[in-house]
Amino acid sequence: MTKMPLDTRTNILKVALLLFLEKGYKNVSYQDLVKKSGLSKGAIYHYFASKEELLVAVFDMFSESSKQPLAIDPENLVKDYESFRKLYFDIKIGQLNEFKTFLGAEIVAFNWVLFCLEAIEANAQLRITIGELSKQEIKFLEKCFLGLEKHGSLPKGKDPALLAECLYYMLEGAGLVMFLLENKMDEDFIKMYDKTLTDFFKII
Amino acid sequence: MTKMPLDTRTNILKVALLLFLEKGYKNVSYQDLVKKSGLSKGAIYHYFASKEELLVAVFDMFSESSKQPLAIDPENLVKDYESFRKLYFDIKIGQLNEFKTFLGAEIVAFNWVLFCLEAIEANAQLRITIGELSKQEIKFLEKCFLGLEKHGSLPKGKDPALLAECLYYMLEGAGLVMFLLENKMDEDFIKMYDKTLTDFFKII
Amino acid sequence: MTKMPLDTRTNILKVALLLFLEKGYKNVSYQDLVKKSGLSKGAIYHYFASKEELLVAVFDMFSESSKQPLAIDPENLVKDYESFRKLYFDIKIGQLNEFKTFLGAEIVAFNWVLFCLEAIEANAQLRITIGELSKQEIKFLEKCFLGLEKHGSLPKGKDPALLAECLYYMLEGAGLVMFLLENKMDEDFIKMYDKTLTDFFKII
Amino acid sequence: MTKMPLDTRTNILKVALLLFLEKGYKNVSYQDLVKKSGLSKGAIYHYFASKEELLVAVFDMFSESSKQPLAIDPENLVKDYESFRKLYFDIKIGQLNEFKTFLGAEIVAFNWVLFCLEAIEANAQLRITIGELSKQEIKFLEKCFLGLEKHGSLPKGKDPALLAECLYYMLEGAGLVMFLLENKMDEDFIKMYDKTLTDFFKII
DNA sequence: GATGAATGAGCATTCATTCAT
DNA sequence: AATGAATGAATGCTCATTCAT
Repeated sequence: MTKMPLDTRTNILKVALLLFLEKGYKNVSYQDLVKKSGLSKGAIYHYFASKEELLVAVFDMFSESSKQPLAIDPENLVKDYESFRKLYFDIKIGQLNEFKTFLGAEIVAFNWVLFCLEAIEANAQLRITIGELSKQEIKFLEKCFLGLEKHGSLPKGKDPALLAECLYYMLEGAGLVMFLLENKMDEDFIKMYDKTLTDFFKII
Repeated sequence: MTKMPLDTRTNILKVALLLFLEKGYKNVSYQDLVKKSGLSKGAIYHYFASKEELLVAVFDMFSESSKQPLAIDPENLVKDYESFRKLYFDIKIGQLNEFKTFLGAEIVAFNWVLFCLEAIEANAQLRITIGELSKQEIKFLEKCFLGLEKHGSLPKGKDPALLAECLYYMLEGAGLVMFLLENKMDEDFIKMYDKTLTDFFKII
Repeated sequence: MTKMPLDTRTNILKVALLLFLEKGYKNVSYQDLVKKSGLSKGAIYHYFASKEELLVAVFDMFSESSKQPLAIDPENLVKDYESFRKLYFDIKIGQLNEFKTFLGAEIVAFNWVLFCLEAIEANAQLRITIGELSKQEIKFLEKCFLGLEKHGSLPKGKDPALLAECLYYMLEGAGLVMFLLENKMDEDFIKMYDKTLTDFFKII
Repeated sequence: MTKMPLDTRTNILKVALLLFLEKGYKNVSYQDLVKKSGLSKGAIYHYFASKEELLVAVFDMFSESSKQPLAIDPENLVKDYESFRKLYFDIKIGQLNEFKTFLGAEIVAFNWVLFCLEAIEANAQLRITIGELSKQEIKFLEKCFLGLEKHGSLPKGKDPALLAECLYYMLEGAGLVMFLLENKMDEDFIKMYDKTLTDFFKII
């Protein structure tokens, strides 16, 4: 509470993102935002004309912050399964830490799927943003598989694009199921990603 | 059972399931239930002491109805990839049609994930039910892979249990992404399942 | 407060009418309605889905209650200016008393014009209701002038219909100006109506 | 006065008057004023300590600007009904045009009665200002009737003062009813004034 | 079994106003 | 003179739940 407010708008966005990920969009009330941000209702409305507008701004911010870590070129870094796994692990850990540092707070829960579902319900345009995040992730995985191929670590006849897509779905599915069954979060997700990747290499 | 309106309790359950799948648990109000069921608020409360209790009952009913179609033994039916694919396709189509017949109504949307997320938020116990549905589905897929193995259609060294788990995650992930990006439903899902299965065979 | 609630719906309508006439439509909040009716917000919403719907119902009730007193036939009762004046006076007094009895409460203010202006702003259809009240009043006045004509109390060449319209406007105008300048009410209005009528007879 | 943007205070007053006449006093928010004036909230508060103070200033300005056109002496100009009618028509048209020029904008609606009712509700003192406008208008009409009398165009025994008052009420009443039933504005009002005047001559 | 009247907490949003800069 | 960040009370409305009948 002794922190400098720095930038009120950003402060609101961070608080909103944390709460949205914790409880979903609809379950977050202005009362929650007020309590957690230390601001008044009116102040929040001063920056965002409605809850929906706040949602879109939060989504844009999240989307923007997700782009950077994947900007590196994995094609030369990935030589075999192990280097693939390590790179992916490092990037996910890096993303998570950067995210935590940025938000300046512990993430209580990472209910990303609920957040997305409610978000597109509130504003259908957000499908596009979500789609871009999706494509970007798949593209990254494809480059990894291309790296494997270049270094002769990929069995003949496997299509890197298809592998990337399948792996992406598997990761998403594993994450969803884990969330549904155990409410794990943060590092658990990273571990799960790691395990899923390992499993994937076993089956292909 | 031959009474008209059949059975009030069941009627409420069906209406609730339809609405929950369409809009999610939280978005369904008693007003919605009243309008769609033709009953009064009091009547619904007569059978279910709270919205949460109704949710649990709906979940139980859904879970029960999902068990039957998977009771058959696929180990002998699945001989190769093609027969695997066909069996899975037929079963999913069968499930869908049975479901529609049971509910006696068109399914407007099948927002299963949102429903599940909100359900476990309202009642953590439901994780168990969801987990059982999950396990059952994976078990079924494993038997299919065992069938493949028995008929020599599985490459040496692949673990049927792992394959089943991976395929299950992939199917779940593909379904989730499709829902997020395109809001497809019903038959679209079946088609997606089919395509995912085909892709899976290509990568293993 | 020891009164029987009798009919909750009617109770709400009466309270709403009283408040609307006192403060105008927009200035009446649900908090006001709750306080004055002794009911809860939810109860009011149980009968009227929105403030606008309540407004329309209030208007309909008022319109209906205004029709009766003018149903008598003035053509034979009005013989000269004096009988005209007396009849009009009696009818207005009667309307007022009936109104007070019906509402079962003192009328704090009779801000009819503000109420009407805000009403048509909220629901343009109400113009029609207001128009009917207007026409009815003019029709009544016309019959009075026809009575005068029949009894030879009207100067040759004067059109009863035109006289009725002019007198109606004069009465409305005088009422409006009185309200704007003095905030008089109830009996003051009656007296003003009487004076305006007398003046009218002087100028024609 | 030659500065651009002329005079901030006057600019605020004009914008406020336009909005008050369009939507009524209560329906105009500071947001509206900010948007239409191009100024900030703080700037408006710099000149007017509250919304009520702004209202009073607007009223004073309006009252002042309404005095000029009636300053001419109609006693010699009005000789018969036709010259009366023409003079009144010309003056009203002149007032309207002057008003438009002064405000430098199209008048979207002229909800004068709503504005007055809300104004006296907010500040009872304004009754006096409104009363003066009223008296002034009646005085002007009386002078017209005196002109008629001087030129022998008035039937014997008619009191010019009473005629003026009655005509004023009729004009106000006709205007109010027209606004309630049809939401006419601007030129429509002028036409209505003309017709009402003509009718008045028919009945006296 | 079943109705629907009634409750009151909670929701997103609007608004006039204050004040540091 | 002018900005716009911040406040907090108030508004219309929704909702799950209770209960007398």
